[in-house]
Amino acid sequence: MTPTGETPAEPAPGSAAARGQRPSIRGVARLAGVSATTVSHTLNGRRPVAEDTRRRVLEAIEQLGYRPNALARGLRTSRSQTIGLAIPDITNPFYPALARGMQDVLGAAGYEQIISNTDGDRRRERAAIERMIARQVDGLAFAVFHTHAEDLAPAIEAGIPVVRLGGRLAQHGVDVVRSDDEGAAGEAARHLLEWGYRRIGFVSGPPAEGPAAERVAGYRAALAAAGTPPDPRLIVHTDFDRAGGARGAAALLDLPDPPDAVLCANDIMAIGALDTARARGLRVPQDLAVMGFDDIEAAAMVVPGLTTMANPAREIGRACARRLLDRLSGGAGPSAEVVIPARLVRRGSA
Amino acid sequence: MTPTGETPAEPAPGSAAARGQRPSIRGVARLAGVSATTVSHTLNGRRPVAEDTRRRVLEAIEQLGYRPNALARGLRTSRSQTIGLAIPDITNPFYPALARGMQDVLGAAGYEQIISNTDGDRRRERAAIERMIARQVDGLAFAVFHTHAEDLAPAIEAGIPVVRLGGRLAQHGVDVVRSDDEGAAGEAARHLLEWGYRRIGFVSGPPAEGPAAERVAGYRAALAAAGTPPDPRLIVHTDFDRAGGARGAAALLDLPDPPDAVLCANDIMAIGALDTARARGLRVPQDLAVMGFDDIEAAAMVVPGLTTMANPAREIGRACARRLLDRLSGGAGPSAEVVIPARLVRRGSA
DNA sequence: CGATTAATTGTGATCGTTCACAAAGAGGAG
DNA sequence: CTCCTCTTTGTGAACGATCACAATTAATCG
Repeated sequence: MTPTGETPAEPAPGSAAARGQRPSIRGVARLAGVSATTVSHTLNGRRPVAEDTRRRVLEAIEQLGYRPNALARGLRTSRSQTIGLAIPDITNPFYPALARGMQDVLGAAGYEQIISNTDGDRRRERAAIERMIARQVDGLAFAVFHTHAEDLAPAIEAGIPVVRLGGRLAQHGVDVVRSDDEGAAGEAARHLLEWGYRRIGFVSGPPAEGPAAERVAGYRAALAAAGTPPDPRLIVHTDFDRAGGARGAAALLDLPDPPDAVLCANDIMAIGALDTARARGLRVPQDLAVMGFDDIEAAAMVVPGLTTMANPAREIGRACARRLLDRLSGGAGPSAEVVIPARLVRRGSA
Repeated sequence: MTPTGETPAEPAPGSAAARGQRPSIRGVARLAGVSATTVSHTLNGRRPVAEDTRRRVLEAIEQLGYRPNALARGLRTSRSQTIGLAIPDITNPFYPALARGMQDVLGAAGYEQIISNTDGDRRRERAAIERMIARQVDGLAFAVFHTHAEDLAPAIEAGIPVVRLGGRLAQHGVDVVRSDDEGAAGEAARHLLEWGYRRIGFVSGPPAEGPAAERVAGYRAALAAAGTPPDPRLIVHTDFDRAGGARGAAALLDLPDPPDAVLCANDIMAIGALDTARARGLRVPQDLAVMGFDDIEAAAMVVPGLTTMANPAREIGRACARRLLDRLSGGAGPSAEVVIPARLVRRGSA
């Protein structure tokens, strides 16, 4: 294309680019013999440009290796094309899936994503929000358990659309996207009942924390709907980890009339429950069915494979991004709650 | 602090902030009765400010809820305080750990991180680099297998420090940070020899792909160093997944003189090898030892727990970030290669 | 042929910072 | 009292884009 036959991306020797200076829109304008305005409009098509001019401009851009400066553009338009995501820890596999879901949608719309890890520390959460506001993010997704509503106030006052991930809709001006934990627990319980299990226990974490409470509620509701009389001894509270799951399952099995199936508040705990079953020589799923929540990677790896309710993290991310984009384009109505259903993943343990 | 006793974060009614306009540095200057320059310098301390003035300025900032506009600052200084990270897929658990390691270091230095998923697609890799340049990232970390060196050229020409993750040092002006796959494989092999295993097989992926080749080399070297005669039949090539691991292990066990230990190129494959052992009624680790690489979450969950060489993703991220910061502050010398050692994680399978 | 319209492009201010200069005032020395 | 130094602050021009206006030209019409 260029006279010398070099690759188009290569800047002409002696050009601004070759000297390490990035070419600006004015440089392009000069080379193409037009004004900066025209270059701008050729690029973002806000007003018609004559075919002939457009060609000259594009050639100049190519020749100089020009790339519009997103910072300058953002300053002028007060749109950074950036979305902030504040999460406890990207290392927790739920969040990468969430982030990816958001990017699936945001990337197509030309947005980039800034991720901040807060480790669930309130001070760091507030600092993250401050930093994001300073960076003029166009939208903010906030995923935390321990957040206080007023911490989001600065963002709202700054006119930034905010979506909260998880929890109930509680705050004016903040949308919520969450998984249907209650429904998922119900589906899990129904699945066990369908397969003939009659006495179903639930191993939960510390009372009233996070989505676990919803899951307990869904479990209760499903049993009630099936006409099974509720038995409070079938719900035990332990820690949200593998050892906790093992202890919880053991406690249930020690009952005078032990359950033939246990639902655990998450997969890690369910794997703990499998440990207990193995230790006691119980065959899974014949003697005891075990189900978890989330469908972590390990759920497919253990033997037998863990039947579980997949946490639709990626879907949540997509919905969250869509919601933000809607708000940004103005048409989204009052704050709303979007609930994403979970999906049953059948493996060997039930 | 404020006369009316309201919380300091609350903007005064009628102020710019209350009207939805974010206050600018000039607004602060006006309220404090100084020039914008003085406000700027109180904030970033590039020149001394009288104690009295500083107080007035800080009060004005508090009162207006002023936050410096990072876009404007970046435009003026041509520093965005942003680092780009291009990876195949954040959903692969290696990368979140890497990203987190980078943030551990970058966050403290006031940098934010932009993550781009390329899915290993070359077009998307190039597009990601373009976008990052347009955003004026101050540094770029690039983690891909199939990347061609010339794809990084635009970033280098733009004067952006680039660190490549994995691979060998091959390109002028690009640092490399990688895990010591060869050394890790050697350590794994030595560990098995120490525990009395004598005939060690290796289940690798397709020949000459990624870090697996290094791992094979390290395994070979360790055996040679121990005086064990090399046996090409002990190295099999299959796919990088669970089924591949299972097939590879089966192939080795079908040898006339089967190995008493197998090393797999990653944990997923090792879990496949465990499948094979279970299917054949072999006890692990008595009849057959199994080791993997990476220490994925599932490695701790399977039974028996998988002994493995932890892939120091977070450490790699930290080193990568440190390297970038060094380059940004000017003092980093010629391109270099940083090698991070792996760590042996002992569990039940060896 | 002058006037009106449509198509195309340009001018200059502006977004919110920072930075190179320079100025103003206070205090001390000669 | 003048000159110099030191401390403290201000002025005005950038950075690179966009946008409200306005200007220029060619084409069309009565």
